Amino acid sequence: MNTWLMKSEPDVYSWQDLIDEGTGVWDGVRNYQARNNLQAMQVGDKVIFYHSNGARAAVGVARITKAAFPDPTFTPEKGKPNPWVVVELVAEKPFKKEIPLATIKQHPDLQNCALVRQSRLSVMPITKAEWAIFEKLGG
DNA sequence: GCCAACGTTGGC
DNA sequence: GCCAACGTTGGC
Repeated sequence: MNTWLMKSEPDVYSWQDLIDEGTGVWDGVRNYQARNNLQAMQVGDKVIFYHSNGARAAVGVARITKAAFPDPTFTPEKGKPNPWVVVELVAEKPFKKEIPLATIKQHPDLQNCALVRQSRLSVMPITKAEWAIFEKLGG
């Protein structure tokens, strides 16, 4: 089981949207590094759901229910393969306390976290040690 | 609204 | 293959 963190603009697709939908499809990723991370995900992997922009906080934990398959929202040019993929996931549990970005940035053991180091990446791996810290901070 | 970081594109 | 120009993301 691997652990990940995914970012979404809450105005576009929020934690609440995922809860309302039941099963969410994580589409629209157009960055190769993020795509590679999506492709590495397996059913049962855990994902921290993070709100970017105005909210800027980790809000809950989701679980992958379907591994990567081609992104239906992207139409490749004729004869070319579709390079982009999506995964499916469900909300598992909200954090009791949202974890603001400021808290994450200030935690000494999260300085190497991809969220801090590579702020533009939208899908990133999280180490087991980092995961445990998020769980603790989230209550 | 501004700006830094960084990915992509296109000219050479 | 290099690099300038440009676009996008996301924090502040």
